[in-house]
Amino acid sequence: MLTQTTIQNGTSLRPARFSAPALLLFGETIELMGASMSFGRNAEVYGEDEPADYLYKVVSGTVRTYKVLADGRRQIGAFYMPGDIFGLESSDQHTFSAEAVTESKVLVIKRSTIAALAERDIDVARQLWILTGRELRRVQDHILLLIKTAQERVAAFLLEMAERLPAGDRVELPMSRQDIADYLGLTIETVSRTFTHLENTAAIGLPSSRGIVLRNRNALGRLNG
Amino acid sequence: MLTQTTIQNGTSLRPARFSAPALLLFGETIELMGASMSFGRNAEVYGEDEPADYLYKVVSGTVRTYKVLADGRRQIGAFYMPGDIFGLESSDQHTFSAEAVTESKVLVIKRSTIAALAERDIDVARQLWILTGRELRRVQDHILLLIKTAQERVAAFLLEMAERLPAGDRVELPMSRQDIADYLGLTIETVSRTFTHLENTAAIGLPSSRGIVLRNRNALGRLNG
DNA sequence: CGTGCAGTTGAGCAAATTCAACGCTTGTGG
DNA sequence: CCACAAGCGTTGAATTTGCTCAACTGCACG
Repeated sequence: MLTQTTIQNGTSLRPARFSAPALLLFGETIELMGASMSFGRNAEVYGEDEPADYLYKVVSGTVRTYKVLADGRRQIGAFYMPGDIFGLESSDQHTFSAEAVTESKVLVIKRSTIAALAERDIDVARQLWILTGRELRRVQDHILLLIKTAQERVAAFLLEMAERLPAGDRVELPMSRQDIADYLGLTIETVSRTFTHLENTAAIGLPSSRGIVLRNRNALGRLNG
Repeated sequence: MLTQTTIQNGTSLRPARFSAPALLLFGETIELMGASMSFGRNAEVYGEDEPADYLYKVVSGTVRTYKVLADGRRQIGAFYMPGDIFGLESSDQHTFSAEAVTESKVLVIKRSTIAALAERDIDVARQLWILTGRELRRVQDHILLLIKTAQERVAAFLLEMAERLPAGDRVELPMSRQDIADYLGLTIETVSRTFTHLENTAAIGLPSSRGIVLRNRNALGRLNG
């Protein structure tokens, strides 16, 4: 069903940011009991308003959650990368939809299984809570992003990605300009222009459209405000 | 320390929105064991980066949480009104500061007390989780707000307030234009102009600057997108 | 070789911000 | 009681930022 090696890779890819200790127990559970599923580019993992019966952990690839407003505008709530857990939205209905950005492998575990565990094991309950709390903080940070200028948003986005994707100063973005725009609340044109502007001011390099080199993190950080 | 009547009023003021059942147990706890505190206009309840040792429940008045960016911009994360619980940010440090918008009375309970309860009572643990999940959804909705146009944000704000503050179509806003602007990611001028525009198009009435009459909820809802 | 998709670039435009002035209310001190 | 300052809100004019619309490039794929 799932090779232990793959999973080990998946988890070991995610360092820092979420200091792991509190998660070990939970992570183990999902890895021992979870089923592995693969999703192709743009495949739907779940739709909003579907019952939230499962929890997910990204093994490889990238998943985006999003919501489409009545008039067609799309807001991306988050990108989930190897090691990240998604799908907990507390209520029994999802509020966002989830899709694979790239070919992705995901571990899936029934929520009821976790719930049953939590019933007996207070640590599992606590971890569910902690995970939700992390998600809360992430969304709060996202709000702070959305009130900034285009430059600041893009700079913050690049720094976030550089932090989450391993490998030094060369970042290979898994998502399109449209995805970035919908995450940052901008248009693709503005994102594109900002990228070129950052390149012109020597803050970044753009060897390819998805490949970004962080030349001057300080400059980016300054932009970040 | 606190009159039972006051508390009863406080809670009974909050209807709908958060359908209460799951909260009863927890709510009782905070009301039985919590200490009552009063805060004057603009008084600080807690500062960001302070240890998050307490949970709070608004009895009367309004509390805002906010964060000030390096360059002085302020983002208001939420307004908490009678019946609302705030202060749970999962981690042991607050990420936002909290201040009383108006003269406010708040019940305070030590987090460790709750934690101890949760240790023995799975229902308390579950409620902590549910509360955090609600907060998460609220913040997600806030994100959807921030990508809309000024008109849509203001319309959504008014509808939200009308829903939360009891009393039919006449809403008495507890907060200043600056607070509204910082909540919606706009300037006070834009908020003010949008208010007058909504008045001119007969969607609302403005008998006083803080007193709003919802004349046409449908129009506001349509703006909301 | 043509078609389609992703990304870039330019020109004009619209929305919201900035800067500035002004009115109204409230509170304070002469 | 009046004068005046301070805070809050509104309004106007100029400016800026990011968006819309449109054209064009490079690249992958049939």
